[in-house]
Amino acid sequence: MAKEITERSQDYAQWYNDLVIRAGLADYSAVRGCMVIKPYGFAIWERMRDALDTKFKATGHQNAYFPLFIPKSFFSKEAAHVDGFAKECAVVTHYRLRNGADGQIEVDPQAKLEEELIVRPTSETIIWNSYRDWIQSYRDLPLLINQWANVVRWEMRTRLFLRTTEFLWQEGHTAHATAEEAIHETKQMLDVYADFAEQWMAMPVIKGVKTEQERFAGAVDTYCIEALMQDGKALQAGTSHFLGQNFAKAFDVQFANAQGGREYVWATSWGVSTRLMGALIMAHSDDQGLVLPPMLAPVQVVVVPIYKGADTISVLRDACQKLVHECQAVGLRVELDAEDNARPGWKFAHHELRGVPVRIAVGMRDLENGTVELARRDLQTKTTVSRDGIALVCQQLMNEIQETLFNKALDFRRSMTFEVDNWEDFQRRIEAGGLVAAHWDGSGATETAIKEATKATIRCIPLDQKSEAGSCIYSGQPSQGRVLFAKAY
RNA sequence: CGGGGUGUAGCGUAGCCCGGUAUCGCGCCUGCUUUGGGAGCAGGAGGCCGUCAGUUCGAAUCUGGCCACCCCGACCA
Repeated sequence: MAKEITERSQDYAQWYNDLVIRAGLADYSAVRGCMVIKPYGFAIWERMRDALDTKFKATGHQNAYFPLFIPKSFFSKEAAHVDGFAKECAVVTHYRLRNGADGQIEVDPQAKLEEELIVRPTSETIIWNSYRDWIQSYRDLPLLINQWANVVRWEMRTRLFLRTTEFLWQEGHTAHATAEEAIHETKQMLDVYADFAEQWMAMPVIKGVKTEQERFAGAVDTYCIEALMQDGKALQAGTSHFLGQNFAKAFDVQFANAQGGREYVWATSWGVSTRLMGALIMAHSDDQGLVLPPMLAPVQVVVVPIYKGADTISVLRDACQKLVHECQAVGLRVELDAEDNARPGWKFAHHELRGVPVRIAVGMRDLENGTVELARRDLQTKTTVSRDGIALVCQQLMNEIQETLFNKALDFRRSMTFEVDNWEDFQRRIEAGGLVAAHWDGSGATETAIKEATKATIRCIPLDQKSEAGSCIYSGQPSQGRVLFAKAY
């Protein structure tokens, strides 16, 4: 057992916290609800960011940057939007400090802002205020912008990566001439997220639409990708919104169409955040520590020499260094851990904790036999293999591990997804965890009643929902298809 | 914002009931021996015991206030 990490079976929440801290992903900070993302954690985030950014560019988007501060008056222009976010906004009211009478620094009451500034919880309003000036004609459309930024939502209760007061994310904001085109964009970006989650994070997701209650404040439709965590709770990993003309109308963004008429533009917004880090951690990791998919692992292969007496050190280091170069030559991210201040066993445990997918150990015995010891983090297996061609073997192994992780997560999700047709089974299943596919009558009142009774929410109406006549699990009213219920993060 | 915890060295802790400036382990530094699953020995450094006040000759310990963080819940991504 890994030292310092609570076992999942004992306390899942504590396991998660221990992992984040001990694997060096993040620290608690001096500010409540805010975290410090440490270099190793940030390296993973950077890889996510770069992969997503490439996908955004490939679908025609450009990056830009809008202000952190939003004038309070902007916020109130879209009624649903302000309702959704008002309760969790940080507000800047002053712009200067001064020395107080007791020698303490205090806010200078003279320096009160004429109009308070909201620290952005999301940027629709400040961005659409600019879009009004940017968009005149249908020739300016579509406008496809993304920004990488930090946002602040004053949450009551926070958890490292999963819900922090300040978090990093990207938010795409696009403007289109027609509703069809905007809807297409919304779905396209949902696909981008789903592909990223499955191909890069090795995390299977379900694409779906949110119910009215779960919808983004100000959206016409909210699409989402939902993932199932190891404890049986669902996690919303990304959202893509069709905003209709809500923000265009609120900010008076019109364009001249080809016929010379004036129309409001159609909008989308979409985002994923550092919450994905939490999803990644909970999707694959075990009681030994982090398990990272090779495509996102900052270090894919770690090489550990096994010294035997001082005279072997330089020989082994040279041999390992050569191995490292070979791995680098085929594009692997490889690290040599040749420090003499930790023994092999400690290093093994350490790199397992950090989730490095593959470990190569090389001792004198291997040098004599022309072999190395290869260990897989995901299966916790180790084998002695020929040293020749090891770089290509590792390269191939990366694909295998990536696939194994995805399949394992998919198998898990399948084993935790249940079709349920009566209320008693429903309650039992929800209590036990997992995704429950059940009929729902489509009413918000029923949704609320189910939530109050079981704490389960409708995660989404799956896009691939089968048309199937049934009756609502709760009310018995007719239903045309199953929706997914789960307790969620 | 309610309920429950916790605050003593970088980390984990003992001491607190029954006041006398602090225990042990890990880690760190030096040296030697080691190195195929979290090394051994020897020596060493590191603390305003969360904070403020009170009681006392004397407070980690007793009393009161405050603060911070974590967990569970309501709210949310």
